[in-house]
Order: sequence, then C-alpha cells, then structure tokens
Amino acid sequence: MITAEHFRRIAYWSRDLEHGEFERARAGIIEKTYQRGAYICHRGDEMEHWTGLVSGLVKVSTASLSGKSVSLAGMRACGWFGEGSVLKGEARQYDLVALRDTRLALMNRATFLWLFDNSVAFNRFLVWQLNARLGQFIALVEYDRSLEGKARLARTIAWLFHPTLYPDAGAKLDITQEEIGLLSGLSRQVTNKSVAELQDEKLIEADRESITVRDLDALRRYGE
DNA sequence: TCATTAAGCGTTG
DNA sequence: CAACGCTTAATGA
Repeated sequence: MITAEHFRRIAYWSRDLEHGEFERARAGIIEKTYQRGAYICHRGDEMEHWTGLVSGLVKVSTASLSGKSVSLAGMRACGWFGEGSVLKGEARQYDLVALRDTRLALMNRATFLWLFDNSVAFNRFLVWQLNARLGQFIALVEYDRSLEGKARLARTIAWLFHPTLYPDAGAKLDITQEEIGLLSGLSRQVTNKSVAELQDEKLIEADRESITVRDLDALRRYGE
C-alpha cells in the first residue's frame, strides 16, 4: 500500500478528505509502471480503475475511421482521469498512450464508488474537474477545425497548465518538443517552428526539455 | 505544382 | 546520449 505522504503528494484532492475517507482511498490504490510508447489502454477496454498520473506523460487519443490516430489531450503528473468510464461502468472511450516512462496510481472501482457515495470533498473535486474539462472541450470543439498548428500547440500547452486540473504545478513543465508535438498531433517541424514563434510572442519560454508559461490566458484563447 | 511530413544526420548541451 | 534543428526524399492535395 502507498504511504500517506505519497498519497498526499500524488493526489492533492486527498488533502481535503476526512481521515476515514483518506485511509479508505489510500487502501484502494496500487501503482503500476508503463514503458515509453506502451498503450495503457485501448478504446473499448473495460475500465475498472480510476487513474492518477504519478509521473510521466500520457496522451489521450482516438483512432479516426481511416485508422489515423487523432490526439485529444495530454495528461501530466498529478492528473486524475477515467471517472466517466468508472462511474458509468462503461468501456473506455479513448486510447491512452504513455509518451515516456510513466507511473500510474490505480484506484479500484469499489473504492471510487464508495468515495462517490460517502465523501463530500471527493464529490466537490469531481465536479470541479469535470467542469474544467468541459470548458476546455467546448473551446476545442468550437475552434479546433479552423485552428492551424500553432494554435493547436498553444492550446495543448494551456491544457497542461490548467490551474484546476493541476493546482500544484508551477509555470514550468519538463517536456521535449517531440512530446508536445505528439500531444498536439503535429509534426516535429511544425512543432519546432510554432514553439519558436510562441516564444517570440512572449507567451512561453522554451528551453531544452522544458517549457515555461508566460501568458496562460493568451495561450488558452490563441487563434480565436 | 506546392505544401507537408517522416527519416536521416550532424550539432549541441 | 538524447534533444534539437536542418536537409532530403516521398507523399498527397
């Protein structure tokens, strides 16, 4: 079983739980590692766990009818996902791919449902998170078709710095250009050029293996 | 034809 | 050694 300290670190929402809830949640979690490039799950898999990202980077994608993979979102450490499938007892709607070596925390469904039935703090977290995601996906649907590469990249970066989804995250994220490209669904060339331009526009600062956000608001609405 | 990208490779930190 | 950025050849709209 994971330690209480570790649990608090990987799941900031656990800090709001009452003691009994906290212990129950902690007991229902195990961890698992995935190698870079590995599929965590495929669309259609049964989802018996609610999942937290301990370390690493995960891409949420789906295959189009023609078989081409379409990237939907990226997840960074401390993100928790899959509550939709777990709640409904439904199959996963998307593919999850580890873009680098990744460690996941898996909460079994019974524990999740118990928290859902018993913990006010837990439900508060779920509502906040669902609401944050909903807003972003609406923005995505509204603009994505017309967005060129640079704007898609800007929004992907904004995702990864969402204050509700990642409250403890600073302004800096360790990520390579190739990885952001994969998350945004862009080639390395376009990614490289877009990163340079966003940097010129003073929205981000790009170093080797990291990105620092300077203007999150502007990134979020880029291309509108 | 023109634009885009995957692949290869030299450079750099 | 891996990330970066450039060149090139293939692809396809």
